[in-house]
Amino acid sequence: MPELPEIASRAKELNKELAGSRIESLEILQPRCLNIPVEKFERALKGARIGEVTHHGKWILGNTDRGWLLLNMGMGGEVLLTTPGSLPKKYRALIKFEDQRWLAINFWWFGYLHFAEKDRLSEHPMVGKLGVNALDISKADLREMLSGQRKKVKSILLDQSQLAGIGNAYIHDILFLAKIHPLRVANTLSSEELDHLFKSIHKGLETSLKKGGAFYELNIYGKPGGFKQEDILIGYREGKPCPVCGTPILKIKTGGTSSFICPHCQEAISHEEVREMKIQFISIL
DNA sequence: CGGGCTGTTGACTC
DNA sequence: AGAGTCAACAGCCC
Repeated sequence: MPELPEIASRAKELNKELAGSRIESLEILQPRCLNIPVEKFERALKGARIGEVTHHGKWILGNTDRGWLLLNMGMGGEVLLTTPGSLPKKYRALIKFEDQRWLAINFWWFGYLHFAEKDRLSEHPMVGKLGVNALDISKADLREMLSGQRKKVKSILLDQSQLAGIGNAYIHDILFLAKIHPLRVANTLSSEELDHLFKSIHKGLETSLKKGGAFYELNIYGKPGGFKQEDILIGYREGKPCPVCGTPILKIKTGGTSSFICPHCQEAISHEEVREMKIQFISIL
């Protein structure tokens, strides 16, 4: 699950290794992952020199003197810094650098390798619409974002156009840390809950970011991230006891995705809403 | 062996 | 408007 901790780690590694390097040629084995025809893509980036590699949400942004190289890892995959003699078994694209280092890119299901013109990044249909990075949003802006919407809190936090970088893996622990149920209506969150959520976003993402991302993704040198299975609090731990209260963790359906929650620590509706429902019920009588 | 599950994203429907 | 479904293309688990 390449989400912010993994993507930010990859961007940092790539920047360290490739800033200043020149692309000699490209080999695209899966043209469907591109946003433009292969020939055009190769022509655009052949000979380009990498400036800085950064990230925005789940997108890796390679700034070159010829335009932007944009990479989205989809549901997972590898970006490996290899040599012609040590290629992985499987890859969808190769970016070959002048110094005989090859970047081998693989998505295990789907992913994007896009190009954007130098001054046209904001016009890219996906990158251009991204919201602020999840670790960069201010407490006031997060508060405003959530208090203005009647959508479920989980769907807002996962909406990349509002907040970039959180995905369906880290969301479980973030909401658990905040003691907020994923299906809570955003504008019913109390001031305390919003504060708690702000802190929990940082805690949930930074714990993994500091360790170079999750164990199920490899860094560019082929080594797994240091955020281990046992570092996950409740995500993917159905039936196991909640680390706070011991209640068995529940796996529930939340729209198209699953969520893991502690049914005791994360209540589906707020006390406020329960009170309002009671008042309404009594008034009907 | 077949079906259901899984980290993303956006287009489409009601 | 918001929520659900599906489809891009693999691999694992039961």
